[in-house]
Amino acid sequence: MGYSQAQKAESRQRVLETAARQIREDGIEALGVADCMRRAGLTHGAFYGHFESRDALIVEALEYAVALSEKRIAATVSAAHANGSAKKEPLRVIAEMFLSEKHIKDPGNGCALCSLAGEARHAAPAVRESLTQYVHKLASRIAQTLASDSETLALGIVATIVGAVTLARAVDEPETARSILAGSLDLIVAQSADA
Amino acid sequence: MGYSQAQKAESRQRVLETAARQIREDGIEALGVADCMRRAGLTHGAFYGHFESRDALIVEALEYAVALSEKRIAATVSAAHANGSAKKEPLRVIAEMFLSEKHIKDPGNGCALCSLAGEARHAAPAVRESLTQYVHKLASRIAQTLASDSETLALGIVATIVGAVTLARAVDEPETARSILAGSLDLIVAQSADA
DNA sequence: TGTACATCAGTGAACGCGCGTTCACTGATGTAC
DNA sequence: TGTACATCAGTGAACGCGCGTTCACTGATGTAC
Repeated sequence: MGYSQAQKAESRQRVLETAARQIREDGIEALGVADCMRRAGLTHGAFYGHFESRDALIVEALEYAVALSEKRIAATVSAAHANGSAKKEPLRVIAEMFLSEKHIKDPGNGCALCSLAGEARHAAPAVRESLTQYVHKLASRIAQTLASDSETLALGIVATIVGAVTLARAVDEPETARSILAGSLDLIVAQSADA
Repeated sequence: MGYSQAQKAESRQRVLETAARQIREDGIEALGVADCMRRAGLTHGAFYGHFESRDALIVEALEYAVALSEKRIAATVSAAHANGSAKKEPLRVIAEMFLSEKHIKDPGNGCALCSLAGEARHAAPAVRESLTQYVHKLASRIAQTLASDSETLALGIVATIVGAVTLARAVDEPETARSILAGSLDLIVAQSADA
């Protein structure tokens, strides 16, 4: 075969992106080395040329997924700033981004925290740490949209978002999923006014 | 050895209770037949005398755990009715039951939905179905405490509860976990007043 | 410019372990006589 | 009441499969001359 150094870096990146998608789509435990490599267009034997172990891949893939999520929030918030629409209700802009049907249907391309919060309790310390830091960053962004600037209340809103996405994906009735999202959004935006 | 029929029924019940605790404590995927049987005081070979398969045990254990959760909510609500305290804020009584540190620290003895919501998406249809029905029952109880009697808003509150418990257990900072619970409780009880 | 060779990303077979499942066997229970 | 035997819950070894990991090998790349 034969590959250049640049190609190796590309392969590694491809494996990382594949894994970042897979853990959000199917969960951390479900990620298999052979399967992930196959999806990245390689055979499983090549894996250990790129990563020290499955656990190491998972930690790195999660950090990558978390970084993606942060970028997307930042992009959405600043796009909303550019438009006039969001100046009225920046909290609604953030909430609707998470509580959309598109986000519910495509976990592999969505928020890492929403996909993995339930599994975090059983995961490696590095996984919990990454997600905890992400919780703080998300809460901080949300707190900025609140009149009270309360981190505690912002954490409550993060909990509502994560719970709504998790539950909407968990139930086997699409109509119930929609109601969960709608009720959660109502509950969140009520905070813009009085808090 | 030699056992009577009554003893067999007791054994089966013991396995079921052990499994119901284990899936809430460590997750559905983590439940191993041999481990579960050992904890129930038996060897793994005896398992198939009681259950058809690991999957069958999991479905039955989940249903058992869900039934336990329902009983506990009913008991708490009616105990609160007996006291005068809860007549003022029945929603707070329910919310505090879920958002307590005791509940966070002992998932194996707690609400099945709060433990397994994140895993439900990847679980067998029967698991999702049980949890979906439980979501409706919980929402219905909560709706009764709201002035609006809105199922949609109640589902938002259920999402907040599930998200708060999941996140509080996920983060690796106890102080953050407490803030998540406090902020979520504030967000929920604000609904008693204005909704 | 052309040829020989070292490098190394990737291949695919194999290993070891854990786990769900099966099964021949054990021995106390409780019925039959 | 006492003895022989059928039943069957439970035991523990073994099987098969999947999966993480290892390793000898392949062959294109790119350097040395």
